[in-house]
Amino acid sequence: MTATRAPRRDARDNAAKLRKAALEQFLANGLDASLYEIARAAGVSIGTLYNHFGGREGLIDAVVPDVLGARLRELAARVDALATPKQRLETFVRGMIELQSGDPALNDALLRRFPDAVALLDICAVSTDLGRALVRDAHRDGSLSPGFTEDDLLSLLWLAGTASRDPAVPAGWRRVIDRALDSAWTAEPRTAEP
Amino acid sequence: MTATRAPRRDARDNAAKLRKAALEQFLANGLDASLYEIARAAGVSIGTLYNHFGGREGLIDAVVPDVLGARLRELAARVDALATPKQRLETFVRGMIELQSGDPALNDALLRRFPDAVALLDICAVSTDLGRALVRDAHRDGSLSPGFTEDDLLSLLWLAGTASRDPAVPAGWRRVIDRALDSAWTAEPRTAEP
DNA sequence: CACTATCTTGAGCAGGCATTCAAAATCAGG
DNA sequence: CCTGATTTTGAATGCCTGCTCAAGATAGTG
Repeated sequence: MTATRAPRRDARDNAAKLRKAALEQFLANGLDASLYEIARAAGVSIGTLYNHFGGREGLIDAVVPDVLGARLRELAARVDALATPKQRLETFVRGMIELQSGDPALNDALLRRFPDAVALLDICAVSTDLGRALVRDAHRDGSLSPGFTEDDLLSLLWLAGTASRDPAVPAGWRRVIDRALDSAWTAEPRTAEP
Repeated sequence: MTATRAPRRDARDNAAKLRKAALEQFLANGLDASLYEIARAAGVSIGTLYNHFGGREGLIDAVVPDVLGARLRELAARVDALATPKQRLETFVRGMIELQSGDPALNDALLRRFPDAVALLDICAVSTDLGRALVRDAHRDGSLSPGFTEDDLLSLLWLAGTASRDPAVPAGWRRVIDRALDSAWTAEPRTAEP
């Protein structure tokens, strides 16, 4: 075993300052925030940023998956607490849309811009898996029309994410998405609640 | 009256070459195509481009409104030939979506990126006016649900345009849009066809 | 305290794009 | 053909990014 020396304290501090600044900038301006700005906000030079994280993708991976993961787990918990597949799917969809439109960074993350941030992709996979499972449940239950597929869900979410990222899109896009989702439910679920 | 000298022939030729090259580049790559490339394709220097058109917006205005106007007039004619308000509105929507997704330049134009290309904005206004009128007709006819507003139509078109511009959006976005539109029709139009 | 591995620095390189303008080239009237 | 007005040229400027690396600064061990 190669006895590796402990890292210097100042280096650890700088990394921490960079993570903090990066998180703020990312949440405020999206994952394409200026690396210069992040370094400046951390009170550190741009070279140090590259030393520690190797570039934008490394910095993203070091900072965003935690936040996104937490939000997704929170949403999953809320979904899990609901009684019917329909309620669960609907809550999931609305929750995902709120995540995407509330925060440029999460939007970038969920829409897989920056595909080189691999840790982030893993987190995203969790959410798409959950969405697919909820669609299957709602199909089995009969509350969701068979014509609305798992891929349709992902398309719908992608559409919403793209719309919410672009300030030029009229706010009414939400009504259009709502209409698409509302029309996907069946009149008579197979097993009705008592 | 100030007797203005006739413009030089080579200048007119250069302007024509630039328009031709610009049209090709715009249609292929969108309205943010490189001005250098356009000048190069026209066999002319970048300075000449600025001399004639003053910059990107001038060039856009000199070239795109014709094409877009023609396509829109063609669509309007097709719409006009149809019998029912429902057929007309549906054809209009699908036609607009095809225009937007078939061509990056028309997409940029209809989504009003480059708001300084004023001649282009006028053409766009024509199409939104037509859309609004078709919605009103379909409301009067009773075939379109009153819950689907004129603004909803514009939101839907904007959503489709944004989606079709971004290669990352899954192709299934069309199904989502279809669903939103399909669910907007009423079961029983007030005046049925014989 | 001295010394070295570790870490930081920031100027510098590369690449992209828009825009300008003094000098050179060119057209066309006389 | 000459001449002057028109037009063209393209290097230069400015601004923005990402990324590198030789040189200097610093921590912490012995």
